[in-house]
Amino acid sequence: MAVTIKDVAKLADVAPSTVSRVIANNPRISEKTKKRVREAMEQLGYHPNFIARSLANQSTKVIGLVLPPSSGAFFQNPFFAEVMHGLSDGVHEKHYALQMTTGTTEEELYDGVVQMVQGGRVDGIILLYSRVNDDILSYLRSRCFPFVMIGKPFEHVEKITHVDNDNFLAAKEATEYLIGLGHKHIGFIGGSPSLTVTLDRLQGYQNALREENISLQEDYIIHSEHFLREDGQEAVNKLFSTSVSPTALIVTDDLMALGVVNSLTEMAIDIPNEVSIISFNNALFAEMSRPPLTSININIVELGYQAARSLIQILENENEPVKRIIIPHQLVVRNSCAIAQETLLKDSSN
Amino acid sequence: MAVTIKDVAKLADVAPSTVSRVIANNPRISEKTKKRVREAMEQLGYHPNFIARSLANQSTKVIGLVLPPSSGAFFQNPFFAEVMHGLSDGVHEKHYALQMTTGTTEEELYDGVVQMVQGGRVDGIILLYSRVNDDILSYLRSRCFPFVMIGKPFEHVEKITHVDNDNFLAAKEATEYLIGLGHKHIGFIGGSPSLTVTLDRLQGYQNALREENISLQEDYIIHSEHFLREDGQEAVNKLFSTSVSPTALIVTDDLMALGVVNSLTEMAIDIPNEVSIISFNNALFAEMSRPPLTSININIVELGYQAARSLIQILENENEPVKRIIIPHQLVVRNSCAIAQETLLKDSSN
DNA sequence: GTGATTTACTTAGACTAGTTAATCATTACT
DNA sequence: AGTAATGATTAACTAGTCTAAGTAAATCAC
Repeated sequence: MAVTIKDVAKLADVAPSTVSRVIANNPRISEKTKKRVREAMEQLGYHPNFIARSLANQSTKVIGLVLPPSSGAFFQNPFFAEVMHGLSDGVHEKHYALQMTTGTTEEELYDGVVQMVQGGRVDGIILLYSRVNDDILSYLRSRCFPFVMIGKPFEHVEKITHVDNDNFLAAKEATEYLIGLGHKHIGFIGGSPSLTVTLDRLQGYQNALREENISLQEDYIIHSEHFLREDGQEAVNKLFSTSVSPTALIVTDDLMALGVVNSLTEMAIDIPNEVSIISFNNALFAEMSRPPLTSININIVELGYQAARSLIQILENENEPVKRIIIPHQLVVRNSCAIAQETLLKDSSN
Repeated sequence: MAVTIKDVAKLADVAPSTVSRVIANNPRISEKTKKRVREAMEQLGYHPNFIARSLANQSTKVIGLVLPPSSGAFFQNPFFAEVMHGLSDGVHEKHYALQMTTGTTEEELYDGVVQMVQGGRVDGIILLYSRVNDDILSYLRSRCFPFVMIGKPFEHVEKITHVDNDNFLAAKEATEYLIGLGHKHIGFIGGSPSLTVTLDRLQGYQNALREENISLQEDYIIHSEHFLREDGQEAVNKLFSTSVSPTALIVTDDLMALGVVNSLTEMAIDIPNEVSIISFNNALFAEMSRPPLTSININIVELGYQAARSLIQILENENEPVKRIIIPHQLVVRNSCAIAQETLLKDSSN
């Protein structure tokens, strides 16, 4: 068995509780005793047992991570690596650890969270997604368990601390950008409509169209379950079998956009001359795609970093107010968007 | 405070120890009592406290992850997401959790591991890298703490359970492939020479050249610290300032290869006609690069999965023998390699 | 100079929430 | 009645924290 506080106490000839106080650097212990105890700790190579400490303190210094339901797909998206980067930085700064549980089914996932929470494994939780009617969210709220969410809560926005982008605005700007290029037939390819990101971006898109008096067409809106390349391909098949094909597309994820580009290229549809594409996340391969994708950088690393920080603030201060942190986004213009052909034709006829 | 075992005991009118036995499904408790206790548990919404359990059992059901020293760069490489995917699957199967600590400096990292180990936070550790003279490795070995390594240990290969590819063979095959295309001037761009992956692949490369009686040129070998795109660009600058530029390159990571492709394209050097490139890992963007990269798929997800499984085996069976698990690799041919021009010239002169 | 009070440390022991070896109380069967 | 089998309990143990209490020294009053 490892060295315990009692061994140290014996060697330093003090009570275990004194050793505990020395560890906590309690001012009520004299410097002389502290020194003696520290020497004993050094000599024995003592390291406090975190588990025992957690039990006594009712605090583990561990933060739990809840991945979205279909985590298999989630791992494949660069979003995962980037949030993890930010989370890791934020958590590490304050000497917390990160813990992950995944589940294959919804139920497993839920049970995993209950285990984490009721089992006292973690002090707080970060939800890496936001969707409608989420049981896990309801559970955390009902238990008043500290958590923060990455994304905008579907309900109770003002009661849940969350870190998000202004996805409505981002999508609106993207759409306006396309409209500015003369596009009137703009399609929207989004992820699952149960995710709030998707809904926000969809609304931003619709709002921009409405403001410019462009009629909304139901069949220009496609939703795919995951954010994968295959989803993009599938979406294209649906979109380009409509009567009037769109001349521009908003795709809510680079990975999906990649699939879209692939499919269009196979169909010998030229990007950007026949179809313009604008996507979200600005992952590395937005730059690498042929053509390079115009994409909206949502600063994913920062999203993670701020989420970690705000959760820790909640944990360390009972009365921390509910916060909403909006991470800025930027449109990164590359070569996947061009002036609409109709506009060109019109102009040249003048 | 949450519901404890005592509350359940009181309600079911038994001793706390009986409840504990019911949880463990001990056969010495009658079915009648078990049922009564389970009902009480249900009624109170009882969930055992994992921390208290961990303390009593001296086991946490948590596996620690040690990222390589410069984790900032590591997060950016798709390797990270893929191993995590595999690890997560493997760990989840056996109801373990994953815990991560990172450090900014070497010392912080080391301290983090000591905390994990001596603090009893984790039952075992997975090292996501392998390098020469690693203090963390020595520490784990000296404490006889259960761990497995992803990659080949630099020393004591037969004493450390590890999951790896046959990197020597993979690099050798890659080199032979290039030689088969008529290349005689083949450069090697690798990551840090303190990593065993790099060393193994370098040896495979050198071995192939030697067997074909092609002289080894020191200045055809470049090492970069991280596996990043910038590193690839830097490497190209060095390589193509030599007297005779190579006509083919082995690059030990897709991300670096990407940088190489970028630089060469900027220098108006044609790939594959002027320079052939073969890279490792077969990340998504190997496929997306212009031209698509011929790459060696090392099955990273499987690497993680097997590492998780073998660690858990060690944890659950004291006498589990040391294992070496080799994950197969495949050469994925795309369009970044062509027949050497010298060969073409020779052929046409016939 | 002596007793009272204050101050500065230190400690015993209860507590965190479980597990488990050893023990005890029943009942059942020779 | 004696013994074995079964089922449940007592109490010690995991490694810490922390409150309340204790002690010794220092300060103060007279």
